[in-house]
Amino acid sequence: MNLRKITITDVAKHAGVSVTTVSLALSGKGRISQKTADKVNESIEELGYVRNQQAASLRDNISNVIGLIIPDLTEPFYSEVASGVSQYAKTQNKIVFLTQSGNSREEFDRCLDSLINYGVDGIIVGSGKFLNDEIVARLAHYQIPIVCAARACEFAGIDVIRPDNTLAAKIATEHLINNGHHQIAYFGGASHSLTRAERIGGYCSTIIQYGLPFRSEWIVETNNKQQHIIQQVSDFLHQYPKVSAIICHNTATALGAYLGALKIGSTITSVDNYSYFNQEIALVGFDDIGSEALYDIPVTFITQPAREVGINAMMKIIQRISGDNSLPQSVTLSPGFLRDKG
DNA sequence: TGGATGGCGTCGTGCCTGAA
DNA sequence: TTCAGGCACGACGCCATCCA
Repeated sequence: MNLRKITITDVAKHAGVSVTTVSLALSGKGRISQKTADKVNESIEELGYVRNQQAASLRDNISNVIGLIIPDLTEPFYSEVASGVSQYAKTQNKIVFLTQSGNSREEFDRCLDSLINYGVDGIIVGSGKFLNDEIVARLAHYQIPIVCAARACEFAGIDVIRPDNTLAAKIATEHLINNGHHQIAYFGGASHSLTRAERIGGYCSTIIQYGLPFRSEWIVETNNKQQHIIQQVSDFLHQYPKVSAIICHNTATALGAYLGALKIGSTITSVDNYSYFNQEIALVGFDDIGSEALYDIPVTFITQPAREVGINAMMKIIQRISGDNSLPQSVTLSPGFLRDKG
């Protein structure tokens, strides 16, 4: 059995025309009579010809493949970003080459090398952690544009699309204040996290703006281990019983805070139904899950525009590939809306 | 060993051919 | 003479092969 791939030459021979005529018929750009075009199409159908994308890439010097480096696909924020990237890529007939870098520089470099070697048209990175001038210069050498689609990014040498963490924290804090909360704590995240720093900035500025007392010990760093968060929250509420609301850095913290508050006998209430006299705690979290997994927990969530970050990053990279040489931009996307799950 | 060459598949451009 | 239809050729990047 002959398994040789059908090429444009085979189609041309079968149709009794030249390779160029087949090419013109395929693109619809040339001066081809309907009769000739029909003849070519019949041969294509009969032989089962499929355009060789690799050869077309070779000819056009465009692969139509966009590289995506995500730190961790199991993190809901990044899987949503990837989904947004993929969603917009589909509308532009682009393919996404997804790689996962973890938290290691070596792995990030390996992903970058793979994408460069593969000949992608552009690269979207889900974290600005490992970006530097050297990498940008290297990609510029290969004429591969790069866009950062991350929660936060300190590096300013490239286009950055990210959620407005400060505004999200401001909305969360204001929502609590407007519902009668005056003793608000912030829980979660690691001290080196830029996302956390931005959110804490929004939280602090809003507290000060409303003339409420600010206490640095009410900003608590946690890891993502449930038992650890539960213990921290229960200890904290023991120590500061007047705290009526907690802003939670992520969904894991919200869940831990919920269980921690229950542990010391507090009642968890939705923000709107808060009553100071019932030892109730209101919880507001930044939702990076976007699912209904925690629907039973009375936590108000601020939704993160992760998918929009992905879509906008893809739009930007396509602009860059098309030759947009304007200065790098930092685009912050507003958080979605307050979503009561209680 | 290293440089030159050809082949892979596709497609745009320039040019030739033939009909009206 | 004009114009539609079709053809030959070159270029793209990489790799294998050949030859000095």
